[in-house]
Amino acid sequence: MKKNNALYLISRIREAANKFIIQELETNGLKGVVPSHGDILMVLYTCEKCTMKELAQKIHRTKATLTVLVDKLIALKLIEKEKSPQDNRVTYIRLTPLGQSYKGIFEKISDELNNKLFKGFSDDETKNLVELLQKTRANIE
Amino acid sequence: MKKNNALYLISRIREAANKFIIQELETNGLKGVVPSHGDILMVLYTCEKCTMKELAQKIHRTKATLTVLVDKLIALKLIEKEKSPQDNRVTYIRLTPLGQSYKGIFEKISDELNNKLFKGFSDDETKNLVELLQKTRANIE
DNA sequence: TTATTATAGTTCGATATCTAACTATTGTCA
DNA sequence: TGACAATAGTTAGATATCGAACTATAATAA
Repeated sequence: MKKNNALYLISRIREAANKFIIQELETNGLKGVVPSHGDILMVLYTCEKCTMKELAQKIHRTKATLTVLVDKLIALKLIEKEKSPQDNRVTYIRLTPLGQSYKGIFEKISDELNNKLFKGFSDDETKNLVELLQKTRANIE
Repeated sequence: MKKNNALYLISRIREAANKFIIQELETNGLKGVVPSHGDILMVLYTCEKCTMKELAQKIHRTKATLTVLVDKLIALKLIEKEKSPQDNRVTYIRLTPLGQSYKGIFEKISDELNNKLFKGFSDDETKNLVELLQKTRANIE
């Protein structure tokens, strides 16, 4: 019973987490950067070079949305575009040196957020939560 | 370890759930209605009459956002506004008969969603999940 | 080789969402 | 009572987001 509470809690947690991220980014000099921008940069911190299509899939946004997000990150000089020489339809996205320089900050914010979210959780509890969420996700996706 | 996975899963679940709700609403003749609109109506199914301020708090949106959402539901003839006679600043929102008539559909969609999300969950698992999510929420909000 | 189909990315129009500024009304206190 | 503060709601401007339509390029098939 009270299953419906779980989804409500999920929504509240996600919104609070997003708020935390936005706040921390601003504190670290990245005003106007939202979690989706962070997602893009986090992908590029492990990927080096990525097409628009791949990026869109990895951050779970449409290509149309990604175009807007990428434009903003370019305006902030954090990433740049590069045409593929092999296939003129393809655009690669990569970090600028400035974008690279923020790697530590993004990792720090990510760590802080997770420490905050799961403060006081035993290893078992964390494991349990992840398993239950995986099961839930498999049911709905 | 892998704590960061939990928040990722939370985001995925929430988005899939929203997609499910939008899809089901459309199937039931409510095209263009999004979860936030559903939240408003669900509040009104238990509340009868509600000020803009109360509604905004209950659905966790700002008053500015609520104004837009309410305008749309009025355009769909699902709710209506009424000035408070006691306090001219206050606006009450209430369901129209048409809005009332959708009560069963919203409850059905909510039930279906929860059944789908937690299909195969034992009572213990559900309880466990809710408790862990409550603990997470308390940490971040 | 040419016509058709598929793919990558952008643009357009719509909408939910926010913050900040605003209007209008009510409450308070000196 | 009259000025100032508080409160309810809207408006304005910005942005993330989406689906649909579009452009340009590549691949395939006849």
